[in-house]
Amino acid sequence: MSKLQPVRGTADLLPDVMAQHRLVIDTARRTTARYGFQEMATPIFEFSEVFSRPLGESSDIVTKENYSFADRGGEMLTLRPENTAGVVRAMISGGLTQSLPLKYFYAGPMFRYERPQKGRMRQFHQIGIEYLGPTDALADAEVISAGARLLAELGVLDQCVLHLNSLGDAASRAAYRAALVAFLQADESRLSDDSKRRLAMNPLRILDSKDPGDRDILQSAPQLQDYLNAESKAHFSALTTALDTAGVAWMFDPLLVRGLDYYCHTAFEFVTDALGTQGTVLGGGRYDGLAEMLGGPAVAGVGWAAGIERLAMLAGAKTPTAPTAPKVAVLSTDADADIAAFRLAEMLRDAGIDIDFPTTGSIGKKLKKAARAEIKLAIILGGDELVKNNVQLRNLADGTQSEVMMDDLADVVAAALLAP
RNA sequence: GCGGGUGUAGCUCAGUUGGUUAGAGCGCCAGUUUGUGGCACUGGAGGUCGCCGGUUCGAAACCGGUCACUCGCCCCA
Repeated sequence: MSKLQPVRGTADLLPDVMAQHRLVIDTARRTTARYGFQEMATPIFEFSEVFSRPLGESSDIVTKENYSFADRGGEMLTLRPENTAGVVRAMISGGLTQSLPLKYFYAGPMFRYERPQKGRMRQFHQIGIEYLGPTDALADAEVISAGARLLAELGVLDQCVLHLNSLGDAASRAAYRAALVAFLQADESRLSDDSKRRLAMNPLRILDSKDPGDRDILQSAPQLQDYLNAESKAHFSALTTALDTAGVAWMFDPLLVRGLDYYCHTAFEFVTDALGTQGTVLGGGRYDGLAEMLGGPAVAGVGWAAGIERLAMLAGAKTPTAPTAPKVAVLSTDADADIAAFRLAEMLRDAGIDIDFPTTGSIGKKLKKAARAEIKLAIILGGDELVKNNVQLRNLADGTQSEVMMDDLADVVAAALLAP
């Protein structure tokens, strides 16, 4: 902490960037509400076990990736690395399993203790939805459609490809996993060092290894879809039929996997190549096993999450952010008029008009700054105007100026703002 | 946790084989204009050259360490 700087992997959201985030969040709230998802929030930290229990063997995540600490009472807490576990925990602790199905939308900061890189901060922000209760493939279809609709609303859907895969149910996955491990063990010596480790820890992850040698071996590896039982095949085909009906374009991606045991059936990601290595813009899937792993009843669930920073980078480039700064400024010409100008600014704000009221500099400086801030109308008030009970109303776009009586001012300004 | 690249003014960057007061553009402040903006001109403020140590008569420059940023790997719930 030698210099005063933000904690590694965190960043300030100044108004320019904040406006982009607002756009993403507001669009997502509106779009998911069209599907009946309602906004809720969970705490940004939980007992560590909420996040560690569902993870099983993937020790890297717990020890390396979680932002965990002990509080003063000695409780181990973790800043939420994602929101699904928290939402499911809220469902269990709140007894909400009595009111299924639940459709939730959330937005907020998440934390992972990782080496920062493009689009991966230690504090980042996500939006997401969770659909709790239904096991039907049509629920998956609604969730995916809501994601596609959000991307379309943001104007970025055409830069994304929907990758879709089925992991099958627990029995199908166990059978495939055994077959894959057997196949890879035969060639273990040729695997990359990373994949040798994955073979013991999380073999499905080898499927999306970036190592060329691994990819070569995988050419003849057993295929996940060949191990799906009838029920799993039916779920997937019902989903793809629904997506086709809704006009949601998708691409079958047999290498798209989820390593954790509570995942099943649907896995999907909207991927772009416009953001470097971190190409997933919005991703999710079905997690029917999660609630039980957290110690609750067996409640199915399906959902997705999306990084606000990544969406803002994509959408911000093409969607001009709505300027929220005032378009009208009240400028006093000298100190004697300041208090009257302040009162005038308040009166106009009472009338519902956004007012900028600069307090420093000469009238020339105030006008200069107002012009630079893209103020449309300057209301100039000085000794002469106080005597005559009027103001100078100057249009900074065309340089025209007129006298307006104080009593008419609010109406005149409101009308002028409506003009183009 | 591992590897590559980069750290000079608020921002974008120059800075010669190591040489004395470290520069530019933009931005900021002020003046030309004591009640009227954009342009122009003039002036000004602002830098422990990321930090610590070493080599040297002399370091922004060379060496080591460290911190930060950045790109990638691991991981990605």
